[in-house]
Amino acid sequence: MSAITQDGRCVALPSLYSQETESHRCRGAGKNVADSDAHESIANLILLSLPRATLRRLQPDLELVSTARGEVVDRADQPVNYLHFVNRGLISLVKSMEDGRTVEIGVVGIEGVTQPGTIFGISRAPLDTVVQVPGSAFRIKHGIMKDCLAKDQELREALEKYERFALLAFAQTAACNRLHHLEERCCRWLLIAHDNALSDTFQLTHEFLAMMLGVQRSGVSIAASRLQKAGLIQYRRGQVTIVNRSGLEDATCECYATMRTEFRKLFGPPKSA
Amino acid sequence: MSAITQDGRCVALPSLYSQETESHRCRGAGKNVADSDAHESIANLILLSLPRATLRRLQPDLELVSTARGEVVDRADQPVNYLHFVNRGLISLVKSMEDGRTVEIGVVGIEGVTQPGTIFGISRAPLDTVVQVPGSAFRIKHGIMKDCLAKDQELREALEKYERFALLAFAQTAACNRLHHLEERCCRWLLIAHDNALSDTFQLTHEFLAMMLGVQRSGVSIAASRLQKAGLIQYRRGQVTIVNRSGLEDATCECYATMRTEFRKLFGPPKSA
DNA sequence: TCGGGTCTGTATGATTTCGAACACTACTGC
DNA sequence: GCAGTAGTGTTCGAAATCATACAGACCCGA
Repeated sequence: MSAITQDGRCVALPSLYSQETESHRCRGAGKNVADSDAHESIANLILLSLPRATLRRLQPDLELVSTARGEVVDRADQPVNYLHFVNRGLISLVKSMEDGRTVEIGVVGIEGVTQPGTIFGISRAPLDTVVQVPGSAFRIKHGIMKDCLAKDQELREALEKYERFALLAFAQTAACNRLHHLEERCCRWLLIAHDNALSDTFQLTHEFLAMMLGVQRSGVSIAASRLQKAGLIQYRRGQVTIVNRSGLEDATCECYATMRTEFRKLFGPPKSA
Repeated sequence: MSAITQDGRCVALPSLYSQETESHRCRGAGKNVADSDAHESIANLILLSLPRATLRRLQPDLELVSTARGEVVDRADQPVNYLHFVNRGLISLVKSMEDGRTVEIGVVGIEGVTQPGTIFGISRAPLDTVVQVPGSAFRIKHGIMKDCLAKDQELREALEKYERFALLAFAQTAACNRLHHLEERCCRWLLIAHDNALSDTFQLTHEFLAMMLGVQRSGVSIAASRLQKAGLIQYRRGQVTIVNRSGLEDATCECYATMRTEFRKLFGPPKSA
């Protein structure tokens, strides 16, 4: 599976979404695929999976926007104006408690779209939806998307399949957050972020990561510095670089691999290599 | 909101699903509403919420079954044969990890139905689905349900609304399991079980509860014995009795109240008292 | 260049939960 | 009545994480 750029280039996709068994390709640190792309090519896997005709119908209504770290895309219980097909970066679904502590329930990466459920049922966001790793997304008005869906069986099926994956990932994350150690969970999160950042370096602070994992910031700092000492990552002031991806995969819990397996089961082996 | 029995009696519903602000009605310990009911009346809130015509159409295909503790209703990744409208008792959606440890992701009580998502999308169970508190359920063949849904907008909307609630509850549970203390979580679980058992006494072992909360059995024993000493519950060999419901509500975390609020927002205040 | 804010490193004791073990008790089936 | 199993009470040291604090490092804008 790979992303096809507008000019026909073929970009290898990162591990969670790729079919290679051992994919430890590290992209040049700091290189940011789309930094200078005015017309960013489509990397979102839902959009890429659609038949050409379907995609063409959607395209006039898709608007490329860049997403900034911390940006609140949707707020829990508020109406959803746009759906975001993530093209690069990571968007988190976050539950906030009364005392202000937070936990990430799930993420939307380049495999997905925000608020798929609002298309079928109630059109209010169930959770806070926040940009974790900045990047870009194709957004589409909620109402337009709803109309498109009514007319297009393929699109509907793609969303249903994605919802299925999202639910499985939520469950895995919930269990992981309960049962696994902080350091393992840090690794899991970094791997997923890496998969979606389309770059080995991306913005991320300990503070943010702590909020996602539902732990104290100081705990993340300790875990992160251990990972750094082990040569797996490098970071400085809100910027992480994945140095040794396969090392991270060894250091994480089963959950990352399980999600990858589920992803493949659902989205299947590609037609060919 | 209340359940209407076949002979017209009106049964007050327990707290999560009721509209009363402070509902500490404790039903006689040990009395089990339906123990001797051959034709158990409908208590499931989805079924009760349907228009009479819709319900009548469904009824020939609804089969009342009793659910035994530990019974596996559906297994993760296996095809779903029946949907279960829970009528009494509690069914858990459980994630099992490789080492055998488990965490409950969500529950289906009398407000819900198992596997609603399989009606819209992929028809395999996402999670292990296990009876936690024995009771009864109206089951319907998956295929028949799918057909009914295609023809019936009201039914579809009822399921979509329930799915929304389920997702919110999953998120709350996930966050709670990460952030709140074992004893508080025990209370939350007992309250929800109480709401669905339709009796103050129900079957439950420490072992089961530990698996649901993703903790050690000994931890549950300690918490449970504290709750017993505080006069909130009583138990003996796999059987719990809720003694002081309002005490439990005081001892639990915010999560129970939040779920109740969400439930009311979605299913609204009743037409009248 | 000088604040001021943000981010990280680290320390501390307190608390919670783990992990494992063992004894005891109540129920079940024979 | 007895053996076997299931369920509970309890212990204990170990480990993880909390909660809080503070200092230093880096970055930005005035």
